Amino acid sequence: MKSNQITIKDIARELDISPSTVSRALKDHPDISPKTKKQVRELAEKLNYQPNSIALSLRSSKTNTIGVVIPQIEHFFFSTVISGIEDVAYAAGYSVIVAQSNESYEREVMDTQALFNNRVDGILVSMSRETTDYKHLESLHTRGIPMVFYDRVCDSINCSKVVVDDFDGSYQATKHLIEQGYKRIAHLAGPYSLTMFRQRLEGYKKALEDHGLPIDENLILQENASNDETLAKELTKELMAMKNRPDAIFANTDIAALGAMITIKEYGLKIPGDIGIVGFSNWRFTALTEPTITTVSQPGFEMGQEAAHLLIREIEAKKDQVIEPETKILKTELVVRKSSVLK
Amino acid sequence: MKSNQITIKDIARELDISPSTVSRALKDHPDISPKTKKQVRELAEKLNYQPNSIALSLRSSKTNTIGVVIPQIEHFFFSTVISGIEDVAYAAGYSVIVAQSNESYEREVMDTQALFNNRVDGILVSMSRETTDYKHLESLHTRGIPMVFYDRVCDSINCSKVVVDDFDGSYQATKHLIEQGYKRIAHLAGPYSLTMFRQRLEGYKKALEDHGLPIDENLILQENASNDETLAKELTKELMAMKNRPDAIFANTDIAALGAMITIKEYGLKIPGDIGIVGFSNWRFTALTEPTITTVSQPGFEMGQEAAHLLIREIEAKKDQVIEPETKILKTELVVRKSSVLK
DNA sequence: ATGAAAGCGCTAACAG
DNA sequence: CTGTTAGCGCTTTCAT
Repeated sequence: MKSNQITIKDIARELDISPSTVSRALKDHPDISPKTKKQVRELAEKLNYQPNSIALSLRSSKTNTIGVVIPQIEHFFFSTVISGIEDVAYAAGYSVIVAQSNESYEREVMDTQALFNNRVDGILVSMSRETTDYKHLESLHTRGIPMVFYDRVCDSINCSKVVVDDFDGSYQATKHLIEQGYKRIAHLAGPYSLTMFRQRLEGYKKALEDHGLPIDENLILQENASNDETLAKELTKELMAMKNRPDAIFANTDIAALGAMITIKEYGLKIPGDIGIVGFSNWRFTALTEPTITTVSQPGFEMGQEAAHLLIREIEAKKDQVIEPETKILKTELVVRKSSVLK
Repeated sequence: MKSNQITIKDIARELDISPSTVSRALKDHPDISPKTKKQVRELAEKLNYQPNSIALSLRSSKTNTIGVVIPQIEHFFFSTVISGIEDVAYAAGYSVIVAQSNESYEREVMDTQALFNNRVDGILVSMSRETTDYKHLESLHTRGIPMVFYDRVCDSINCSKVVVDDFDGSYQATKHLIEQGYKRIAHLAGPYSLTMFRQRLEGYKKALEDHGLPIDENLILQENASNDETLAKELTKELMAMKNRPDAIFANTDIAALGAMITIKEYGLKIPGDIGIVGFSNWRFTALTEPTITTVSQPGFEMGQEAAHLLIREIEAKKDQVIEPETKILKTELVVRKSSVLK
């Protein structure tokens, strides 16, 4: 098929020297005479010789490819992460293979396996919302595949991780609501199987505590494994139907924030004012014209860069060298629009 | 490094047969005795043998990988396309390598070259906004690399393409504005080097014509190669500053629509009503609470699926078989929110 | 029904 | 300084 590709042999034949000499000349090996080097380089240039990366991979058992398992590409945050990964990987000479789990555990297992079979040099993982069993990841890690988690990390595996400071972000967001005068703040939680969601709950609780507000477990609703607008709307309705209804909502995802916002407007309530909303997310909410929602913005691009960097560092470490797992914690940014500061 | 991976040789040694027999047994070759097959399969299973895909690639000069050149992953539309590509590719046993041009011509050239060097079996391309020279793509196509364009296609290369019916979408959107009573509709155009933007302009003009409205070239502003909010805002200001200012805006991108919307609100004008806006885009505008903008929604996921399908069909065609290039035209959907229908 | 050998493209030890 | 040889893991004639 692509048999028309120039190989080292072609150059050797043309110049009537051996393939090894060509190979050496091309890598500027000191043994080769300047004259030969020049000839080889010029011919290679002329024929537009491109080394066959597959042959290289087979020999070196290195593919210069990193695999990325991502829950949902369409999510603005995650696409931003990919962008960051690409940025660093590309600069370091690596290709990026993307596998999307679509928040499905089963799919995640298949993806990691497929990436491994594709002989990626290392793997970047953010777990699906469904994942509670870590065998598929543990087995890869045990086999020595360089692995770095980002955002949705697995606590029980001892490798490098890049996370957002969820506790702090959640604390700041809650504090912001309190400072705006809200007193009964509901929390639309995510699945507790993911550390980040537990930490956000903790940050929320701590902020209430520090400001002398009670923690009302009735105001803490979980949206479980799913992440859909409909559910968020239902939960919001539940909250609005309470006798002593909340005056603010802390949403753990953009979808949840959106669902809450829509529902509350249907009740004819004003945001902010009647109800305050903080959304832990970072899609384009921040750019909206009606910036009723304060957003905890997550540094996706930096997260991708950092994760790729840690992974490549590990991949390229000498065999005998021990790399200490490292956990990077990135700060969030609270994006407050002027119009949302009032009550 | 990964020398602990089981190979065919290991199985052969263990069973005291030759590697070729193992290979054949694994592929259920009719020559091999049932007994041997059983032994081999069981041992392979037990040792968790996984064929080395690189060795396979080297032999077959097929990588089962497709390369995707995409302008901007973060853009909702494009991330949706990737999702569609992944969906089909994965099901057909292909991996997906993503390269992001970031709307840069230079980067696009490097990306296509890098993908080619990575020996992808085929390539899916959507051109950057900057691209006006097609040599890098033509050369790949000439060399016989299966190639399919999606969304931002290159007219001068004769291969399969998947596009949105931009003319029709634009026509419908403009018609919609006209039917709402708007009469002076501005057009924020994209770079005419990309066919889609030219077609959208045509659709817009045709709709005006069909409804007996004049085409005012002063109302057609181009935002050139860039796609930033600031520029869109400036152009909108220009429009608003006109003595005989437009009463509606047709924006070619989400960013442009957003910029226009913000600017117009700054002027204290109501949308819709004072000014109507139609955005040719499909990010989450459609989900907003204040759905002032009518959106021409593009079928990203289907586009990805379709493109991947066409490409894989071509990749897997027999060497002698001639595949006729095919162009798929997907329909857009006009998403009209109730509140935007009034004037 | 099975094995031996060659080769995909490249590199690196080992000879000169 | 350069060539010969072997081998990465796999498949596939060609023998037997």
